[in-house]
Amino acid sequence: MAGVGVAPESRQERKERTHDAILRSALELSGRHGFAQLSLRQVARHAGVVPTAFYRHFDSMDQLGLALVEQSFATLRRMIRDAQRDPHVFDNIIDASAEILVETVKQNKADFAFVARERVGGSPTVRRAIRHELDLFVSELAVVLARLPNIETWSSDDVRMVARLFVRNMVANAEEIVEIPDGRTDLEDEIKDGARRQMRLIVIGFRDWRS
Amino acid sequence: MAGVGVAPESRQERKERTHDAILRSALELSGRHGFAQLSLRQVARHAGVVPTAFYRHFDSMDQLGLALVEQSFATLRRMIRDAQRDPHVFDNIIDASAEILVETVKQNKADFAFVARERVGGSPTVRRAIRHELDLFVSELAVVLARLPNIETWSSDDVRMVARLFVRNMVANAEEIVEIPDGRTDLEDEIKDGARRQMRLIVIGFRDWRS
DNA sequence: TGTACATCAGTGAACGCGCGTTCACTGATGTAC
DNA sequence: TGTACATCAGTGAACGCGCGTTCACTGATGTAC
Repeated sequence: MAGVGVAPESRQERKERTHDAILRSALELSGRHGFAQLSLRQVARHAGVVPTAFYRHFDSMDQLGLALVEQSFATLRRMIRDAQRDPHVFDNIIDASAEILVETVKQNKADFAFVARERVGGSPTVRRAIRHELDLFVSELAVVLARLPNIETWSSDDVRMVARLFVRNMVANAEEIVEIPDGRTDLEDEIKDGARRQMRLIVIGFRDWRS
Repeated sequence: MAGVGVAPESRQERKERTHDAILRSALELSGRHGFAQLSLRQVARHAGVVPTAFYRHFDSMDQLGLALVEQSFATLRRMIRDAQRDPHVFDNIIDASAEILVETVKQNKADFAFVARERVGGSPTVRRAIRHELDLFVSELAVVLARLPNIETWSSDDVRMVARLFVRNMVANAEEIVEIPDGRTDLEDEIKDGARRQMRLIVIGFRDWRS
């Protein structure tokens, strides 16, 4: 049997595998006590590599943090993109949004936990990167909102204000979903319902808004 | 001159002075990189005391963290109490609330920064204490809201939902005020105005809300 | 008021530990001929 | 295909450092008589 089924592995493939292992280890371990409390040695150990090998992949823990920010927001953007393709979204944008939010966060808890935590608790570098990404999100949502019936006539300042309100509230809801122990679908439904009602309340205000 | 103007100091007074110095040091230092990254030795050094003396006042950094949670929320409650006494509040509850929020946060940046950061980034113990305090806040606000004209008829679930929406948004605004560099009153006014408009938008929804 | 003893906030030396980073290295993979 | 050399991801020993915690201590304050 010797040699049967042995996958050949190029140097580059091996390097990528370690690189991924470091990213995955950092994401998993940061869920326990926060990325800022995580040591280079802990990450290396969990990735199955000696501490010094870490430097072949990242200059510092801060650089690793930035890579995780990028990865987590890629997940978030995929969520938004998929949501826009979902046919249910046209039927009832609010119910569908709440549903998608809860499902996506559930399936990518580690990513969302990382963003929620390091947004305020991380190193200045990581924190700034997350704020920047969230600002981009607000801008993108503002563009979408600006086309809605009641909102067409609003000032761009007002549109941005309401986009910020939505994004903030979604971040807060995501934080809560992340904290839910596995299997407590009752709590998930509660948050989903809360998110739905909060969105509806805000949307009701659209019709009669005057700046 | 010997002996002139020398304040006599009892053992208890001295102990209290050190106790306060430890609390103040921890609050100030946690503003730089977060309480969770703060070491017992750093706090002791800044308080002008040897590391072992720390144990005369707190069992662990976690206990010190809980003391800071308590202190910070005492500040927050004082803010609410003062706000309710302010005559302007009756004229225009929203404008007054926004004004009071910005002013109080400005004057107690360290406390608010601590709560904002450790709410998600702190040790499980500290995090749980902060969540609990914020939940109490939501409950208190719900009682106040339940008496407002349009809201009297709402289900208690709906009242709690909107209270949560307000508190979350205020926390998010407080986080942003904390980040403002000193002297940038233009940014303060921006946030104040944003907070005002967000509250107004939500309030508009009250009239036509149906659960 | 004076004396003798108790209390206890703060001291200082010592400990073992995990940390980030340096350095010279190894040995499998890749390349040139 | 075979050989000789280059590359480079990962190794392992070593370093100095700050950490939390222990322990026996000191000396000013407090108390009993």
